Parts: sequence; C-alpha cells; structure tokens
Amino acid sequence: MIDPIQQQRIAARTNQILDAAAAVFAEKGFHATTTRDIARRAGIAEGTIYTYFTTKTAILMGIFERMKAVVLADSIPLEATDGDMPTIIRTMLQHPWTDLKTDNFALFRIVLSEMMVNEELRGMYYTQILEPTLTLAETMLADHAVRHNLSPTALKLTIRAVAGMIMGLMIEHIMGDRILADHWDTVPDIAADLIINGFGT
Amino acid sequence: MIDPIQQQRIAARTNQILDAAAAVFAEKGFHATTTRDIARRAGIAEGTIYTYFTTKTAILMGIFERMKAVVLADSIPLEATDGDMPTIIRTMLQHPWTDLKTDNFALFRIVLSEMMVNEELRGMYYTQILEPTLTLAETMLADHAVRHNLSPTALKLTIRAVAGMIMGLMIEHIMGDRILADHWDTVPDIAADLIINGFGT
Amino acid sequence: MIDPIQQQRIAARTNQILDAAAAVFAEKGFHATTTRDIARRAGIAEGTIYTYFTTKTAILMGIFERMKAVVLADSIPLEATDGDMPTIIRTMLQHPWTDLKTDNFALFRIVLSEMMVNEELRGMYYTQILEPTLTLAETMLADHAVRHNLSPTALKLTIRAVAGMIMGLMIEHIMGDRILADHWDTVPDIAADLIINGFGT
Amino acid sequence: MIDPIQQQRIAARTNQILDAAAAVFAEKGFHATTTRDIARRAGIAEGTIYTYFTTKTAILMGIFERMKAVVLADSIPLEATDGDMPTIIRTMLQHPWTDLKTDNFALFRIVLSEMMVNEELRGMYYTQILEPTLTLAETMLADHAVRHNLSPTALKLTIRAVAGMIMGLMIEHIMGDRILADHWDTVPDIAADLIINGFGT
DNA sequence: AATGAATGAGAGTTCATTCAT
DNA sequence: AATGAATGAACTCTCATTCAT
Repeated sequence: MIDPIQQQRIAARTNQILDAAAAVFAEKGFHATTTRDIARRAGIAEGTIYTYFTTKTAILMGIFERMKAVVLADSIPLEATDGDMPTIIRTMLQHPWTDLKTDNFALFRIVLSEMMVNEELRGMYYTQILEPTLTLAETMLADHAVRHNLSPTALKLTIRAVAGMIMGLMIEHIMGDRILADHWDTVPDIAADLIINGFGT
Repeated sequence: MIDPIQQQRIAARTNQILDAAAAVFAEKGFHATTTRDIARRAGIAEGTIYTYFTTKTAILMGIFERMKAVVLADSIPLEATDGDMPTIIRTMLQHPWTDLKTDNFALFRIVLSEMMVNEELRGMYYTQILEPTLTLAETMLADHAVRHNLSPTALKLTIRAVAGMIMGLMIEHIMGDRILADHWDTVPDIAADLIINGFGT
Repeated sequence: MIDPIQQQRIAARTNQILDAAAAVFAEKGFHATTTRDIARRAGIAEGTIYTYFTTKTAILMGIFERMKAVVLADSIPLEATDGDMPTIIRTMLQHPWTDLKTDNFALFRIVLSEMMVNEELRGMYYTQILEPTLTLAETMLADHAVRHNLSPTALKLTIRAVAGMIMGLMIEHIMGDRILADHWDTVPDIAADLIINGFGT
Repeated sequence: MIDPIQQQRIAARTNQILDAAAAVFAEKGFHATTTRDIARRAGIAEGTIYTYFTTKTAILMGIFERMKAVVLADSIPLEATDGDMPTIIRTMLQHPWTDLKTDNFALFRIVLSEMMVNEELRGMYYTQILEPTLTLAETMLADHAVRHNLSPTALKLTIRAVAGMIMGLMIEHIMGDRILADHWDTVPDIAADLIINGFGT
C-alpha cells in the first residue's frame, strides 16, 4: 500500500518545487511570482507543479511547513536550559537569529507579508508555532514568576512582549535599518540584558 | 491660481476614495481588492478613481500618507515629557496604542503586508516614520545613556529593541492572540515596567 | 436669424480646434491622440470640443474639409493653361508640391492613414477631390487624346497613372526615402519629362 | 534541439492566427479589431494568441512578414529579364498586380494605413521591400541611363516615379475608382506604354 | 508522471462622451 | 457658451489552472 520508493520520489519532487518557489518568492514576492517562474526555476513543466500542489497558495503553505519543522527542531535546546533564568532568556532570544541568519530572511518577509493577509496561514502560524512557543516559555518561567510576585496574566503578557521584541527587531532589520544590520550579532546580548536588567530609571 | 473650493472638492473626493479603499483593503487585502470594489464602495465610477490616483498602488500610498499624518501628529506629546525616563518610556509605548485602537488596525495589517514586499513603501515608512521616531528617542534618552555608561551604539540598539517590542506586540495581536486582545489596555504598563525594571534574574 | 458675429465666433473656435487637432494628429497620429490632447493644445476645456464637433472623427473630417478647400483653390490655375500639353502636365504635377511642402505633409500622412480604413472619409476624398481632378484632366487632355489616337478609356487610365505617380511619390517621401528628400524640388521636372517623353527603349 | 513536429505545430497555429487576424483587419481595420475578434475568428481562446505573439501590433508585423515573403519571392523573375528595357518595365509593373489581385488588397490597405502612423512598420517596409526593389531597378537600368545621358540622380528619381505610379494606382483603386476596377488587367500595359513612350507633346 | 499549449476569467487602465454647474 | 469631473464600456494582456498527449 505504501511504496517507500514512490514516497521518496514524491518527497524529492516536492522539495525541488518548494526550493524553487522559496527562491523566487524571496526575490519577487508571492504575488509577483508566477507559476511559470517557479517551474522554470525548478527545471520542470508548469503542469507538473499541479501534480504535487493543488494551488499556488498551497506551495506557500508547503514552504511554511518546512520552516515550521526547522523552528520546532531548534526549540529542543530550550528545554535543556534547566531553569536558569538568564540562560533561558538568552536562549530564547538567540534562536531566531540562528534560524534566520541564512537566506531564509527574505523568505520570512514573504511569509509574514502573506500571513498578514491570509487568514489560514495566519492561523497555522499562530497555532503551530507562536502559541506553542509562548506556552513553553510560560511553563519554563512559571517558578520565576511566582518568586517575583508576577500574576499569571502579567507573566503571559511579559512573555508576549519579549517574543514581540524579537519579531519586531527582525522587521526593523527588514525595513533596512543600518544600525541593526551592522550590529546584528550583538543584538541578542543587548536584548537579553535589557530584558533581564531593564533600562533603569 | 489656487481655488480653495476646488481644492476642498478634490480633497473630499480623494478622502472618499481613500476611505473606501481602506475599508475594502482591510477586508480583503490589497491584491484581492479590485479597483471595481473600491469604486463600488465609494459609490463612484471606476474611471473616477483615476482622476485622483494614477494607480491602484498610488491609493495604497495615499492611505499610508494619511496614516503618517496621524502618527506624526501624535508624536508631539513625546517632546513634552521633559526628560523623566519612566514618563518617556511610558509615552513612547502608549502612543501606537491610541492610534491603532480604532479600525486602523486591520489597515495597518495591509500596509505592513505590502511593505514587506514593496520597496518603495518600505522606504517611505522607514525614512518618514520609523527613523525619525528612533532618532527622536535617541535624543531624548542620550543623557540617561551617559549616566548608565551605555555606549551610543548600545543605546541605539536598545531603542530599536523597544520599538521592535511595540511593533511585535501589534503583530501578535493581529495574529489573533487572545491574551493580548483581552488585556490590550494593560499592555503598555506591563511593557513599560519590563523595559524599566527588567524581568529580574 | 443669422447672426454674423455669432458665426464668426463659431468659425474662430472651430478653426482653433481644427488647428490644434491638426497639430497633434500630425505629431502622434489620429488614434494616439486623445480629445484631451486636442483640448490642451487648443487651450480650451475638453467638453468645449463637443460644442463644435459631435465626434473625434468629425474633427478629422473638419480637417479634411479645410484641406479640400486649399486643394480646390489651387486647381484654378490648371484651368488657365489653355491647352498646351507640356504646360498642363507640368502644372498638374507641380501643384501638390506647393500645397504639401509646408507642414501639411505630416497631416496628409494621418488623413491618408485614416482614409485607408474609414469608408466615409475615403468616399469624401474620392468624390470631392480625386474624381473632380481626374475629370478636369480628362477634359483638358481630350483633344490631345484624339490627336494621338488614344481611346477614351486609355486616356482615363493614363491620367490615373499620372495622378497615381504624384501620390506614390509623396508616399515614398513619407516612407523616408533620402533621394526624394534631397531632390524634392526637382521631382516635378523629372516626372514631367518622364510623362511627356517617356523613358525610351 | 529542433523538433520539426513542434515547429510545424507552431507554424500552423501562427498562420491560423495570422489568417484570422488578416481577415478581420481587412474587414474592420487594425484599431477597430479587438484581440477578441481575432481569437473568435481563429476559433481559439484569446489568451492563446499571446502564446504566439507578444502584442497585437506583433500580429500586424507578422502579417507584414508574410506579405514580404510573397513579394520577395516574386521579384526573382525580375532578375531574369536580361536587360531588355520594355521587358524590364513591363515586369516591374506587372508584379504587384499578380500579388495583390487576390484578397490581399484589403490587407494592403490596412498595412499601408498603419505604416503611415507606425514608424517601426514604416521602416521595415522601406528597408526590406521598397529600398531593395529600387536598388535592384537601378542596377538593371544603369546601362540604359548611360545610353540616354541620364545622370545617376535623374535615374534614381525616375525609378522612384515609376514605383510611385504603381503604388499610387493601387491606392486609387482602393479609393474606389470604377475605371481602374473595370480595367485593372490592362493597367500594366497602359502604364508600361506611358513609361516607355511618354504621353507625347 | 510529465508536459506545455490552451484556456478564459478577470485585472487595471484609458478615453470619447456626457452633463451638472 | 464653457467647463472639467464623472462616466462606464471596452480594451489589451496576464496567469493560475486544466487537459490531451
């Protein structure tokens, strides 16, 4: 019933298309990219795409799925920090950096763009990535919150603020900010310091 | 040379179109909206749009210009905080909230989406809104940085982190986060507290 | 009933529009010219055009009418040649040259272009200009035909060949032929010589 | 690398579209014809046109190319006249007649019309058809010119007059002249006689 | 499974013409 | 009579998707 060789072939083609699409999307954006562009880049016929994907949007979903896999794979180390607050924060902050320092940055731009507009994609991102991450953080920082008399809601909001900071910094970078571009590697440290110690009064 | 009545009529029609476009864009997104949709919503003929805008994209730019006007008008109070750090931070954080609590939220989504993909719009946002805001903040916090032995670069990065946090929180809200939706009014306080005092160790 | 001042005003406006239209048509062609172009050039409002012309095509007709007036005015000298064959031929050949050496050349291009496609205009040209001219020539050359044993039909065809030569030379000029451009003034003489004496065997 | 079956299919479709376009253009003119008209006439979808032509104008160019091929193919016999003046003239005059006696006549009208207005097309016609033809004639009549003491320039102008006569006669025919229509077959003889012997004094 | 030609709905935009002022 | 904003039909061209081979 399940032919593993078949499956491999399918997976290979699927990835081939996803790679091509990711490359062209990153260059031109989702809407400006035609299925013809994708096919050409993948070195296949336009029609072949539709053997593996029902829709141009489905390709974007596919790209998203792969990104998700990467992100989730990376959140394992977070579970190994074992309670030490500064380490937890630092780890939280450093991850997205590692993931996106590669060429995925341009792609993130596209996915984010489409996410703002496509409810389904937005839902997928929230349910499958953002929410689990936030929940994980809540769990890990629960003790700390108790120690510091932080209400559960306050904790949740704080965590959202931290997560938001990460996302916001990436967007500012995308916007073309030179300062962030020039000191991108030190950003996690600065951010971690800010989060832990505050800016002072 | 300048007929004020004419100008008013032009301004009125322009705004009428902008309002209609904003509404439809917010509902369906920029690409999914047709010029026909806009015309219908505005109660005018499709061709009339092109008396006031050269291009569908120009309408989006027009929307952006109006948003800019609002944002800049609101940044005046920031200059009146007169050096008190907590007040500065709190003011910085509270503004976007005021601006966007209305229906502009959905619109912000669209503009952001297009910004990720449209270089011109991105440039406009960065040059005309983000950069001036960041620069203003730098000026206001310069003294504080000196007192706390913060290098100019560290200050710049910190400010970017704070600004990023604001933007990130809005995006998380857009993503559909219930916690943020339910406690949206207390977010500025929580965020300000986090920035000023830190999360602790 | 007939107010002469009114009529003058109307004639003036009509000509103003016709001048403007002729100029723009000559530059950009009939289809590429918009009523807006014409209005701008004439220094009037777009709507005003329709007080004097029912249609954009009607303007072209108007231009044609004025050209006709010029051409017919010029054919008077032809009647004064008084039978001398070489003079007749030379006169026939020289006229169009005089008319078109001015800026009308570009305009002729446009009218010809539209004539090829617009039956009404074509008919007007044939009935009001070409046919009368051919008939006039037939009358004037009737004696000569008899003397040379030329059948009436042969005469008619010969006349059409001569008239065709004139038109064809103008078209070749329009096509951009350098030789004709450089020796445009001597063309009537060469042509007359060819018609009268022939090219030889 | 070159698949002959593919090429045939492409050529077939291209011609199918060209035929349809030629027919509709001839009926309604270039501008009055819509791509929809062409598609309908060709029995294909509108979009299919654009697999074979980049532009509506490109279709006109394609038609022109085919006309060119016909004309050039027909100019071979001219080279075989072997110096005999009357034969040369007669051959020169008879050719266009053969080419255009079919339904191409209406089409010639359209191409001419557009040529008056479209610089590119005009250039193509001049460089690829008219100029080569004129040059060929110059070569063939060089000896004759010398014998009759005709300067090179006079020869060139004379040839242009003859070529112009042909074109002019066709235009007069297009204009609806009954005489030419009724005696179209004898026109080349009359014209040749006129050219060779002249009209007399 | 792969191809790529064919499809046709639909998009943005133009512009001759109308009409309220 | 003059204006010029408004109109909306109509245009060319694009492109995601289908389907015969």
